[in-house]
Amino acid sequence: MDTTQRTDQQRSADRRRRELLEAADRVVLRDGPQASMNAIAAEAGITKPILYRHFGDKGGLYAALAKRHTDALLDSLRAALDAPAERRERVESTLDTYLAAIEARPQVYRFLMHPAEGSTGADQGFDVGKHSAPLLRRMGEELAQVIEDRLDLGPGSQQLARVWGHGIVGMMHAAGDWWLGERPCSRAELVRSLADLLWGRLAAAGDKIGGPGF
Amino acid sequence: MDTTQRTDQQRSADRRRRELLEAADRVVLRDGPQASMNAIAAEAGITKPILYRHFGDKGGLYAALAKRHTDALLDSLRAALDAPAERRERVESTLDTYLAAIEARPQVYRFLMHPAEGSTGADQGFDVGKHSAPLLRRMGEELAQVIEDRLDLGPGSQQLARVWGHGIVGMMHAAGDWWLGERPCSRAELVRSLADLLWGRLAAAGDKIGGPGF
DNA sequence: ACACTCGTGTTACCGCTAGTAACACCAAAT
DNA sequence: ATTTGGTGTTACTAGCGGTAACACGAGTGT
Repeated sequence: MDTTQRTDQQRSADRRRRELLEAADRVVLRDGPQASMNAIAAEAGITKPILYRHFGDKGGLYAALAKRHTDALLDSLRAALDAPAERRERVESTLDTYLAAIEARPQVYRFLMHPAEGSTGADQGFDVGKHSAPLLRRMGEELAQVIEDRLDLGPGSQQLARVWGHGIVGMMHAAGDWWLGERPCSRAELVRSLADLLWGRLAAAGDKIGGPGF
Repeated sequence: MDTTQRTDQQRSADRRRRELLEAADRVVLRDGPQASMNAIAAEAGITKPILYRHFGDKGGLYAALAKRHTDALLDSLRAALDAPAERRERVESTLDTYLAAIEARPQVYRFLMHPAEGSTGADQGFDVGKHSAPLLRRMGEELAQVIEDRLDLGPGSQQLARVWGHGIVGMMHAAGDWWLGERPCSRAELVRSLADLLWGRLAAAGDKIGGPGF
């Protein structure tokens, strides 16, 4: 007597939830990441408390919204990484999949990675996009300059140096961030591992027996 | 008649500015990055409008605060990168300098990179630390698993795989972010450059004539 | 037919924030 | 003595996230 009842209700609730998420998606993509709950509710044609009943708080809505996009992205990355091909080809294909995704939907990307940027109104809370990004950019540009000045990279060296500068800085940043949170090893070990990566140990590594190798 | 006058005033204003920045530093390091202007003013022993007279708005204060730390960090990085030593040694030394800095003052690091995290109160504006970081972490962990499963890395392979997973994801992320903003080349070129970096072209590159080489 | 619950929706509010206008004081210059 | 300019305050606005309290409408047990 309650199973059909419950499923009915749950179905309806799920449909509502999806509708709300789609409305939120539209608003976030239009107004930028600091879209207000009021605006999202208005876009969905309802009022605030309903949003809160469905998602708890703003973080819950954000998480639900982010989960859809990240899940989709991760699925396509996994597919590229698992395709039957040689190692370097798969690495390139995976990089390309990621870059194609952020190229195709830059607003989604900015929403996921650089929350506070878009709109004109009073930004509350400190920004990341406006200040941490500049630090990474500066480091990337400076490293690019050093690479270009001192390394002989043949033709196209300037562009290559810039890509490498930003790439290496990003590697350092992400690895450092992860390491700082989990402390999985000593700093010296981390440094050695990263330098090994830059020194080509990835290319030199042999395949594990039984697998096609990364 | 006005030069000494002006310099006096300017000196006084600069001193005040430094005092305010130090107070802001204390509050931000204690309360996390969403420290309120009220709290900062209270810590400095004055009231809000004075802060606004000195820094314009919250972004201005944040920028001034961030500039001090980023300048100091960049200086030490430049020093490590310019030290007289062999290339790999300098790379390791620079990585170590960065990691030592974020290790020594993790609150500063979190302030610069992950603005919204700390406190208990109502977070306004969407977070980055709570959602974008999880995406990067997930990607890093998944890649680490793939690397560990399929590559033969010898002893310590698990740790090495995790470092590489997060490092490579960070490289991809930062390079993609920069590329998306500046569009300095085609996507295919970017992919090829990054793959070349991972394939050891950094280690294989010759020094430029006349320099000690990166 | 009546009350009783329960999900869905609303209005009206709280406490907080960033940011500002208007006023008060005090020192130096005229 | 008076006018200027900088320093400081109180008191306010507008908007945010979040919530309590109330209102309606459908199904149910008696």
